[in-house]
Amino acid sequence: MTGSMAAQPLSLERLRTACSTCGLKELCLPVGLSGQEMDRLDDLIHVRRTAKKGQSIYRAGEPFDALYAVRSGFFKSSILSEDGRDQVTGFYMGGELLGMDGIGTEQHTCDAVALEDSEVCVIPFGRLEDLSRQVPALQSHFHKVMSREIVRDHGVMMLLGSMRAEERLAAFLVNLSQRFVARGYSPSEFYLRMTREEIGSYLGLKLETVSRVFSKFQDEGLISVQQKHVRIIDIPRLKHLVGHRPC
Amino acid sequence: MTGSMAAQPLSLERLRTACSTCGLKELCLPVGLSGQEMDRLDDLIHVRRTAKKGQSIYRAGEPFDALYAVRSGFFKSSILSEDGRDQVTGFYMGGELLGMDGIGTEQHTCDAVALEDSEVCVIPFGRLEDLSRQVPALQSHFHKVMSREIVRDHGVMMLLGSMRAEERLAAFLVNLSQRFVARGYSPSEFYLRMTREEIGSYLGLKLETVSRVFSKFQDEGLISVQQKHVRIIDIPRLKHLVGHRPC
DNA sequence: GCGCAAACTTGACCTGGATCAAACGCCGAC
DNA sequence: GTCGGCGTTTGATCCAGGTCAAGTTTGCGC
Repeated sequence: MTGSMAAQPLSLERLRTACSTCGLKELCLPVGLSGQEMDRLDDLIHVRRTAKKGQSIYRAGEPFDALYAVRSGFFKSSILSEDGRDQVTGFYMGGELLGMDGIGTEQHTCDAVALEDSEVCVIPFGRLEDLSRQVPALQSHFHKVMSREIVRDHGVMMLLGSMRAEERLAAFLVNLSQRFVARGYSPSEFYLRMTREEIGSYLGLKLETVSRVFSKFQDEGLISVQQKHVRIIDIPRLKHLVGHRPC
Repeated sequence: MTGSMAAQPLSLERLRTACSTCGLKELCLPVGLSGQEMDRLDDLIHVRRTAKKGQSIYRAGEPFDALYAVRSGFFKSSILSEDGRDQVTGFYMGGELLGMDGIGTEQHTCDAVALEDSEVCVIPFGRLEDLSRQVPALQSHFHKVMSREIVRDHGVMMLLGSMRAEERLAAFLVNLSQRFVARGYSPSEFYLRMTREEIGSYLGLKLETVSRVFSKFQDEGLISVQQKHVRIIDIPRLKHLVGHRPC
């Protein structure tokens, strides 16, 4: 039992970080948990961290001890090769989990950088493993989240390995659109949080090519772009571009 | 207690599939388990399956209910896009785990095809989850294996996204070499189980390019290739090629 | 052991995207 | 408001790797 002096600030903090009151609980770790199980998950997620635009949550080489759920904002993860090239390996938005790359070696293997002012929930990994031994629904869901990360990466490999520039960008836009919808935003109108260079790095293209393809899509009436503001005009046609080489 | 009639064949089968007597236990799921814990893992791995060259262990779309540990042989995993292109997403050898892509959706998302006559241990996933709730060392190791699969995929993304053809093939050979060493084979001399086309698909290159780069490496005295037989002559120089653009 | 198909090598040519270069527009600092 | 710098767009040129085409080697089925 905590003393009365501690009780007040603690409960406020708890309410502020509680999964049970979080708008993203349908997308995040608590998926499929009962109210009581969610309370137990709340017990380990006390801490939130904020990162201003450009700051990182963790960097490659740092010891791993927690996963991070994006509460608000937008992140990229990237690896820096020894000769200075860096490769963006993913973009992360609300409800998505960062840091699973660090479990295997107990060291983070990439950087997680905020692309706008952001907030994450800190999930101590040892305690998550403890709890998931006691709560099968949590264990099962956590395994699914990891597995989906693998499948997502396979999708990127397919994109990088066998698609042309236009297909890559179309696939990227369709993917973003779907993730925005799942979060209650417009599927057809959004702001890109990343630069052309970051998109290019993720898609294996140079920034000039990204820019050119954006312009081409605009000329063809598929989308309208103005800097970071994108409106998708013809989603079906954009989807059709993915996985269909031009004849 | 099992009757005496059943005891004999059962124990033979058990011995045949037992993790505790498997030469790959240092590389596979049992890593870090005590003898007693390994026995419990043995309890769930009764079944082995064989696949002749060209046959698959599972295919995309099939329901997922088990992971497969490669006992002997060699596999590729690949996804087929709707327009018929297929992308090799990985190669798997002894002690490596196949099928983690299926956990997230409870359906396999790629094909696992044997590249030579092979044998796998079938690990029923539900029972693995049950046991890993009881055996923290198993839980922890399984999480690490999944995490490493993610890190491996990030490596491939880096390769596909920002390396030139020569770097890609060098990285591929170095990686194979390291995995062969870990299994007690020669680091410098091995048979490729996959075709030039499969290597190309994995590396985002056409088979002609793979062939040309092999020839170039040979001309430069880095390796000697004759069809599927590869001997690496200068590992340090090959390693140096990876992550260093030509000046 | 023969024949055939699949896998591989090599050459000639072509092209998508990279590279280099220049100008433009947006946004934050003062 | 305006100045400066970063991010972006657009054009001109180049080249790594793709494409197409032949020829060669290998290994498997009969």
